[in-house]
Amino acid sequence: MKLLLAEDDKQLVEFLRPRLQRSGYTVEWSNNGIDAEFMALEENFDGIILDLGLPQKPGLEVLKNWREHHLTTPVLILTARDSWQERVDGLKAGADDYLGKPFHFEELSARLEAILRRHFGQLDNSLDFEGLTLDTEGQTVTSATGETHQLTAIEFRLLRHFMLNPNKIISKTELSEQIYEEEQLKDSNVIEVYINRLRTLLGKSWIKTFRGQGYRLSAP
Amino acid sequence: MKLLLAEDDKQLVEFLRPRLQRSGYTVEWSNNGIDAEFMALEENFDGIILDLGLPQKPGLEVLKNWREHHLTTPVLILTARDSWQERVDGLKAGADDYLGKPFHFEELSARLEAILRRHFGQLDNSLDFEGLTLDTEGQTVTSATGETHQLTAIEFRLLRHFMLNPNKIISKTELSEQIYEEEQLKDSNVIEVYINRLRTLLGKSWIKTFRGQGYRLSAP
DNA sequence: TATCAACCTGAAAATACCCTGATATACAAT
DNA sequence: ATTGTATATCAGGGTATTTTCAGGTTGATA
Repeated sequence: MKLLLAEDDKQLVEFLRPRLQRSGYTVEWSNNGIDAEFMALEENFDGIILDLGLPQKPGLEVLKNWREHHLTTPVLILTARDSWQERVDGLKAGADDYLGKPFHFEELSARLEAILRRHFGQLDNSLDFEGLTLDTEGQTVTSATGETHQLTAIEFRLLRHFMLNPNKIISKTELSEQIYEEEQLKDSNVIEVYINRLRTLLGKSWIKTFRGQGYRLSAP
Repeated sequence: MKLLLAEDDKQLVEFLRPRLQRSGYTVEWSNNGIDAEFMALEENFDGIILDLGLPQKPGLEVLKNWREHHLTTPVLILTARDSWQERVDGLKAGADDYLGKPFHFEELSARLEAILRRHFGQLDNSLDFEGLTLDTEGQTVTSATGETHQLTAIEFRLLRHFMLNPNKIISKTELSEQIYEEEQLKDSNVIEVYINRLRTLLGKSWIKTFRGQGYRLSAP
């Protein structure tokens, strides 16, 4: 899950970023409206946190522009104060939810997860596929046989992406884009290594290799 | 599915090409208007992505010329920015859809598939023909008897082309063009070998040989 | 029915890609 | 600092896919 955090208050960014990462998100960051607008159109984010008070280009305009481009990524807007007007405008422009500053991280996290769940069709904090259950809060996976494993950050991100796209061949490029913030490393076999780890956790046959194409999660 | 990507921004090409290929397209590329115009008239593309800001010959003229030659291939144009005028001109000149830069690959993919579907009738996650079902996301084929087989990259491309053109005789040249970017099939019998392989997977009688002409997919 | 080109097919060879255990590095916690 | 855990790198062996090859089969034509 890759998030775009469009916020110019550096202190707030430094507060949010590590917490979001710990929650299992990959976080990219932009401190102005123009960059934010561009990045969201270029890259493949799963969710966006957008401060309406961004410099260079007002958040509202950025948001409108995204929606005109048919970008459906869920957007949570941060409004500077209890400006009722701003929130209404934001929702009209296509925001999925809003949050007034200041806020507690827990509240942001809850609202964010809510709009992400809504968008990806999840009802609760777990993803299920053919007997596999991924607890997205505790970052654990339970296999059909009942074994539960605690996942590391990268294992979790990988597996979640598989479980959000079951029975679909996913390329290594796509996987590494889900996991890393910056551009991908050319000749590295990290993905292969983690596929290997997931296989030892879940059992060999859940993830099938398609040479030259990618990997697919399917029933064993 | 063979696409022509007419775009001079090398970075964008390097971004798009692998993603398109991963989506199952064969991608040929041209970095200027003159070559693009020629290639589209010479070769048999299923779709064209045309940047209007090409060097040597403006994309709009290229497009007009194609349509005057009665080339009906679906064309998706890329406009440099939010130029309303350019888009209107593009559609007037015979484009099927437009997309303003920058854009999100998912959006391009969606629009591309939309215009291809409009043109070819069907193109979603599964192709069906007389009981055969090809899952284009998971790259599996299910025969009438219920057996499901996983396909390798080449098997998949071949079979998809057959299922997009059922009951039609397809020459070996055309088939190899679907598989390889540059066409060069001198003294090789790869196609024959893979036809053989498909027959063992589906059953002998699905693919019929027409000596000197090609092969045809039809009900057994 | 003889001939020849086109096609079929099993298997081996070539290749590209992947797996995996060992090791090194980064990072966090105590 | 020290320890422990997570992540990244590396290299060599392993394997599926793709290509080639060679001998057999088929069908059109005269």
